[in-house]
Amino acid sequence: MSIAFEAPIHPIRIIPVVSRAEGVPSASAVGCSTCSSRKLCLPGGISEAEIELLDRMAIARRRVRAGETLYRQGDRFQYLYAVRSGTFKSSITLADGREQVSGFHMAGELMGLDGIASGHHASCCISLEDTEICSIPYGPVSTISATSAALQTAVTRLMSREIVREHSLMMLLGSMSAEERVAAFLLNISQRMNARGYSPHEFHLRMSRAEIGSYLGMKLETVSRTLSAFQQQGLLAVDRRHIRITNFDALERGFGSRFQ
Amino acid sequence: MSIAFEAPIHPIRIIPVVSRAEGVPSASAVGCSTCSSRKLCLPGGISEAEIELLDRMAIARRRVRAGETLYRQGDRFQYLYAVRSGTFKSSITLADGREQVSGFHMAGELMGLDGIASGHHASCCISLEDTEICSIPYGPVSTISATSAALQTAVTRLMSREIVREHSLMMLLGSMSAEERVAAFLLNISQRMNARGYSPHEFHLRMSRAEIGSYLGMKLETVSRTLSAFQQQGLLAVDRRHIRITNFDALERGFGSRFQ
DNA sequence: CGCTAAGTTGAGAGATGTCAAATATAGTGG
DNA sequence: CCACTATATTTGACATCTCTCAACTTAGCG
Repeated sequence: MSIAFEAPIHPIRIIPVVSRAEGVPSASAVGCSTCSSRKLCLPGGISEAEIELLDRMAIARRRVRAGETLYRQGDRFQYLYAVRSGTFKSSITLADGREQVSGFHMAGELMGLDGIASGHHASCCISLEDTEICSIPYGPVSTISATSAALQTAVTRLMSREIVREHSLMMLLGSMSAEERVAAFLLNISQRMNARGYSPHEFHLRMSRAEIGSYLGMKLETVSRTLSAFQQQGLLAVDRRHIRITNFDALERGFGSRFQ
Repeated sequence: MSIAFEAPIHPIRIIPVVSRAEGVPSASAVGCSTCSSRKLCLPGGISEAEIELLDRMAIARRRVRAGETLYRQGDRFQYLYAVRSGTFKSSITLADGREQVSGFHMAGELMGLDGIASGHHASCCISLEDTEICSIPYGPVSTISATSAALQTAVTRLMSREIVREHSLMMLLGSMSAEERVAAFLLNISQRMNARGYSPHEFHLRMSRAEIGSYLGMKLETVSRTLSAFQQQGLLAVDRRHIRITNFDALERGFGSRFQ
């Protein structure tokens, strides 16, 4: 890893990064056992009894405002973060300033796993709207999971899932056309909205065309053109960031069942 | 993940896949404590005392012939595999048959981590030459790491490192030009050869142009052209798969310090 | 009501892909 | 040992896709 940690950060968001969001508990402690994202999050697949182990850790819930930075590339790794509500993006910046979005994160998803390897975060994480997160101190997680097989399994499985997710993205970036990428992206968002109880047919994107493009390895103009083309083909109704999938089957048949 | 597990596999290698290499111990049990790849592999950073825990597991060493398949996409996940000698490639295949190489693996590197999430391998792994591997039964690993914090840390760290590695590859696929990709690839191989005690300036590639191209998200012709261009610029001496880096600094200055 | 940023659209440029041919290499069988 | 075949690699010419640059529209905000 010779990606420079001191690389200049070029936030795409308008909102100026006023203050770094510290991982320090500043809000009330929370109970995983009563959390609505429980099934999607770290406690997924863990028994009620074992979830109490998590409840006893100093997991803090905190609001993060739109555009705020949760952690930067190179920051010391201390916390894992779980999204309670809202959307985040994580990105990597090269020495020359080029930035690439490496993921978007929704409720229940864990962020910061890439920091475990070296003790420093390998990516940067910024909220795309007003959000709520849980800061999970990693020290206790690794200590407790030494005695709780279930918790250990949960962490390991989440990491493995992250590896698989990145495989899919590599596939997308390495061998798919612009149309396929955009379709795969929309179907992926749709599926994740669905998993969270929202409509899979109609949703509001939290990210700009530039951020989508960065994630998909293409320019914002190409994203825009592709969305317009899909609309003309009757697959979508696009109104700025509001997307309605009008022909789900066609979108899937044409480009789907290939990613995630 | 709707990547079809039953997808037809299109091996690039000449050598017909005679028999599936089973993860079952068929060779002598090995001691991690005496292994020369120890520092790079799973035991890395673990104390001598703890390595004995690994030695007590039924880790089997076995030869794998060139072109043999270690596991396929969709196979049940039972073993992690460590490369003892030689080179492997792993790849993902889409429903329509498109294949993308997702990694090359050298001595000491762990393969199969993507199978933990679902209990089935999410990629396919094939040896590029006659090799030796260690099959590490995953059940015991997870059992023992419930009591050994050091082993648990080692596994977790290796997984996190894999996530970071894939981040780099995403960056490469998403925002780098063909020349940058090839340079980054060569520098990465060079660095890994160096870490294994080989010359970082001169090495033999075990993979075809097509496999390199698949890994880097470009066509084999483009790989070939790029190598020729580098040779003309005096950066490399290329003789088929034998590479000599004649101007390391220029290669790094021009394209390096950007990847891994 | 003007300002700013996001998004759309068009025209032309450039990078990489496609197709095809030539060369080189390794393995095979006579 | 040698011709033969299959494969890998290189190189050229051309096509195509995505990018670049630019103008314009729309929405949100003070």
